[in-house]
Amino acid sequence: MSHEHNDLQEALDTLKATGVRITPQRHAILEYLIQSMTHPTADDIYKALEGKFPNMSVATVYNNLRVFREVGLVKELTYGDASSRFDFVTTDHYHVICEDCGKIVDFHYPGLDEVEQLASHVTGFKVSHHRMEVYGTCPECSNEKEVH
Amino acid sequence: MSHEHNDLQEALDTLKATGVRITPQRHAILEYLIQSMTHPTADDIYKALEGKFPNMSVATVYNNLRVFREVGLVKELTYGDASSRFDFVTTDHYHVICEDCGKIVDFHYPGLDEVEQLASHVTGFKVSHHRMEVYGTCPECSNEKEVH
DNA sequence: TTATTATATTATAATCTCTACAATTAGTGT
DNA sequence: ACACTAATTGTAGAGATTATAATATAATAA
Repeated sequence: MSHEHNDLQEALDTLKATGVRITPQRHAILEYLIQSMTHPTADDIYKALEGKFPNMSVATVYNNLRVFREVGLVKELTYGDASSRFDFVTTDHYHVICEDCGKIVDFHYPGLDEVEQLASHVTGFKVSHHRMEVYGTCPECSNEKEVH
Repeated sequence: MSHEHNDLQEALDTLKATGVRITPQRHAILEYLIQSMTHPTADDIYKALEGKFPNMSVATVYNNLRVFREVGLVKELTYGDASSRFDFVTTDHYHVICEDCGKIVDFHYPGLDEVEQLASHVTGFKVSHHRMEVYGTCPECSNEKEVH
């Protein structure tokens, strides 16, 4: 059984267990998110599924991405004023973002529990989670720059 | 000489050195950012300076926050679809954000150079910087919850 | 100090992302 | 297949930010 199929099945099980109905649109959005390596925006997804669902509304995409986020299936990544990007949650990982072309690449790093503890201790907050991203220039864009 | 005055003078020097004109509006926005402990939104700043500059345009606030960001004087903090918040850059620090009331509190932590190095090594990116935030519930909101 | 010139400000319209709403359609358990 | 409830659709609208063009002003040099 392929990785994608596996992930999709688990995701559908999660939805069923949470009492969220499985519609063709939801199925397709999940499928697209799982096979996508590009951390798509809501609009990317909308456009990608236009062929299969000519009558689908953007609202449906947004609604379902919110549902998936609430159930913990996807993470919403927000960068500046541009559109949010959505990431199917498999294992915990962080992102490196190219400041020239916007490409997002995953990398793994042992959880920063220490930071959360320190923050909690210093500020008195009850900490729930954290977010971290690294910014820089991807190899391709670095080459571009050297050539010109 | 007070801390605030010091910071302001340095900021003005930076602008002069970069060839950015020092207008009354810019002066006021910087001043407000420096004395503010609240990480204001563009609109907060606009409203706060309404008294002093009845004719100032929102566009001016946005334009100048962008200029300040480009020069490295302020950092833009973005959270999903809500307004960006702006933070005068003094020393390096991170933020803890209350998920209930939105309050932002600073805390210090030794730079996560190690993460940047790992990310660079794994992905081949030239890393320029990173961003991290911790999320949770502030003491006040925690109390609120217990009472009810 | 004044004249010059590029830059900044203003006011407004427009754009872009996302959400609210009401009517219609369609899953799901019996 | 039925009934019940939730999901989808289409559209209008909110909120944040930016584009544009006309006007005003800071900085520089004469």
